[in-house]
Amino acid sequence: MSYGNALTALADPTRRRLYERLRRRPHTVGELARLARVSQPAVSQHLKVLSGARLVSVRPDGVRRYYQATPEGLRDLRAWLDAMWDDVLSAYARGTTDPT
Amino acid sequence: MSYGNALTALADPTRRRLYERLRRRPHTVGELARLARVSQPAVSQHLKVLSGARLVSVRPDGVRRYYQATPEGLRDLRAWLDAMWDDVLSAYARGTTDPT
DNA sequence: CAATACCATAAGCTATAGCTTATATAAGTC
DNA sequence: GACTTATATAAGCTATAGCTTATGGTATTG
Repeated sequence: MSYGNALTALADPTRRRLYERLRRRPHTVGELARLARVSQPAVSQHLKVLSGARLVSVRPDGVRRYYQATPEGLRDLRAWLDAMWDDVLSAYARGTTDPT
Repeated sequence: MSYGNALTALADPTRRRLYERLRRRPHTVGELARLARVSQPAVSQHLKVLSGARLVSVRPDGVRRYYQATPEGLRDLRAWLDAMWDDVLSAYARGTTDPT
């Protein structure tokens, strides 16, 4: 129901890069900030958006916070995309079918 | 390779609404403009973005232009999403697996 | 060919997304 | 308990995305 948030979250290139990192293993904010070309606060802000879209989750460990990609948000987005795909394909096939 | 454009295109709510209309059957710009809550130029601008992401195609018919959703852009986006999904799922499973 | 209908483009406005620096909070370290 | 490390939040700046009105170009119609 909230694939909109996921789309918004993944539309930004910087945020997408962060997410693509988190898809394989958890990272701390510091790690991400060092790898990214933006400041630590910027990373935190991006993580907040990703979190709001339920694309990532946090696991606190002392003073660190391990962020990781989570299936929740992605599932909704995929469901929506699949539905779109079916509709587009059938409509497109209908449109290009040679009605001989 | 250009799923980024598709994500950007679909992130905007107005544009997404237009696209969701075009997923089933072709519409002229005028039809879309009447249905949408924005002006005709706004619709044209959105269609341009969707077209740039190869999410829609045009078929001119006299003075009208029939826009329709096309599989091209959506295919790339789906491919990317599927790859993400696999990675996220396996990493997530690894992370939540009870290592007893 | 004058008038009309359809669409795209131009130009300008405004809200805001994404960035920065500065600072607050909390946890580990000596 | 001072000091450092890790992160979030606040505040402010700037570029731009999305909207508008105005207009240009191109078919269609009488």
